[in-house]
Amino acid sequence: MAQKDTAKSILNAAEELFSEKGFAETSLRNITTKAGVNLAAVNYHFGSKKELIQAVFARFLGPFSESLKQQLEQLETGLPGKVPDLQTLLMILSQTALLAGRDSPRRLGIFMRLLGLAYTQGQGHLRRFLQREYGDVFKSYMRLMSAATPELSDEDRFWRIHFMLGATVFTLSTADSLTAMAEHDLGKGSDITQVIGKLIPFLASGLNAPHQDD
Amino acid sequence: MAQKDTAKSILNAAEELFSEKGFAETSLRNITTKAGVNLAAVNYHFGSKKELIQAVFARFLGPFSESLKQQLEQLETGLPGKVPDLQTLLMILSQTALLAGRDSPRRLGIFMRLLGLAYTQGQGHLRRFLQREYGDVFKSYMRLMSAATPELSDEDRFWRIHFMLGATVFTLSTADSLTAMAEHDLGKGSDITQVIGKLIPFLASGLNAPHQDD
DNA sequence: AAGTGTTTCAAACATACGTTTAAAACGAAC
DNA sequence: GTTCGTTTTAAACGTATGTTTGAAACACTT
Repeated sequence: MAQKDTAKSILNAAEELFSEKGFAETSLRNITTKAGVNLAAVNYHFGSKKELIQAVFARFLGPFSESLKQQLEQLETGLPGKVPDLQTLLMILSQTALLAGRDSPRRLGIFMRLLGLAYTQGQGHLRRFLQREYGDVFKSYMRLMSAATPELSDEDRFWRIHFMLGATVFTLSTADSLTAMAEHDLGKGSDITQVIGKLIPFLASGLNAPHQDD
Repeated sequence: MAQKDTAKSILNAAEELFSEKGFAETSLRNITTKAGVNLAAVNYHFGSKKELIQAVFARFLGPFSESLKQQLEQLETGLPGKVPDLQTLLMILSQTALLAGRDSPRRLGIFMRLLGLAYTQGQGHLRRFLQREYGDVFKSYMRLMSAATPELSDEDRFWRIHFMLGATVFTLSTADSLTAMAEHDLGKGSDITQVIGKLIPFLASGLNAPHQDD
C-alpha cells in the first residue's frame, strides 16, 4: 500500500461501518482495524472523529453537488424562461445520485443510510456542516421544484416534498434489506436502479395528489 | 414521588432522551439525572440498558398493537367477506397511532423518531424484539392492505408500502423541526394531526399511481 | 414495635472510548 | 549518504460508560 492510501482506506472503512452501525456506535478502533492502519492515523489525517465524519460526507456530496449544479445550470440555459417538468427534475436528481455512487452498486444505499443517520442522529455539527457546504445547490433545486408544481399551495408543496424526501431516504437507505425481503417474499429481488424506477412514479403521483381539506 | 414512580420516570426520561440523541449517545447517567433517580435504578428495575430500550418500545407498542388488533377484528366481523377500503385502512392506522400517543401531542412524534432509529441504528436486539412481539398484528394489517389494493402486483405493492412507511416515519419523526420550518418559511405551523391529514392523500395517491415499466 | 422483603443510594468496578505523545520509519532532495 | 519534512507506530492519558456491590432507607405485615 502506498502512503496516500491511508486516508482513503480510513474513509472507505468509516463509510461502511458508519452506515452499518451509526456514528457513535462505531469506534475509531473499529475503523482503523478494518482499514488496516494505526489508531492514531485518524487523528493525524483528519484531526478528530467529527472531522472524519464530515470528510465521509464531503467525499460523496462534493462530486454530487457539483454535478447537480452543472445539470441545473444546463437545464436553465437550455430552456430559458421555460418551466421545468416535474418528472424531469426527479430524474435529474436520481441520475446524478446514481452517477455519484457508480463505483459500486451498494454505494448509493450506503450513502442514503448515512444521510438518514445525519437527520435522525444528534450530530449537530454535521447538520451545520451540510447546510454550510451544500445549502445553495439545495435551494436552487427547490426553486425549480416550486416552478414545476405551480398548482400546489406553498404549504402543500412544502409538506409533500418532505414526504418524498422521507420515502426516498428511508427506502434507499434500507434498500438491501428490503430487496432481500422482496427476494424472500416474492422471489423477485431488485437492484437500486430498479427501486428508483419504482419510486419515481410513486413520488410524482403523491406530489400531484388532489388537495384535501383538513 | 411515590415508590412505583421510579420506573415510570426512567421510562419518561429515556423515551425523550433516546428520541433526541439516539440510543448509544444517551447514557444511563443522562437518563437517571433527568429522571431524578439513582444511577443504579435502571439496572435494578430493567436489568440492563438493552432491556430499558425494549421497555420504552413496549410501553408504546403494547397498547397500540392491542388497540389495532381490536380495530382490525371489528372491521372484519363488521364487513364479513367485504374488501376493506384503502383510505379507511390508512385512517384506522393513523387514528390508532394518535390514540396511543394521546397523553401529549409530542408523544407520537417522539415515538416515530424512535421507530426510525430502530430501523437505521444497529440495535439488532431491538429488531428481533419488535418482530417477536408485534410481528403478528403487522402481518394481519398487511393482509388487509393487499385485499384493499387488488389491482397492484405483489411487487409494486411491496415497494409502495415501504415508500409509504418511509414517508410516514420520516416526516412524523421530524415533525417538530418541520413544523418550525413551515412556520418560519410560510408563516403557517401545523400540529401532528394536520400533518397526518396532509400525509394520507399523498400516500393514497402514491399507492394508486399508474404502473410504470422499468 | 419487630421483622421482612423491596427499593434506594453512594461508591467502586472494569472496560472502552477519543485523543495525545514521543520515538521510529520512511521518502525525497541535495 | 546525510538531512529534513512527512507519515506511521506503540504506548499511555484522561474521561466516560454500563454494571455491580453492600449498606442504608423504606413500606408492610404480623
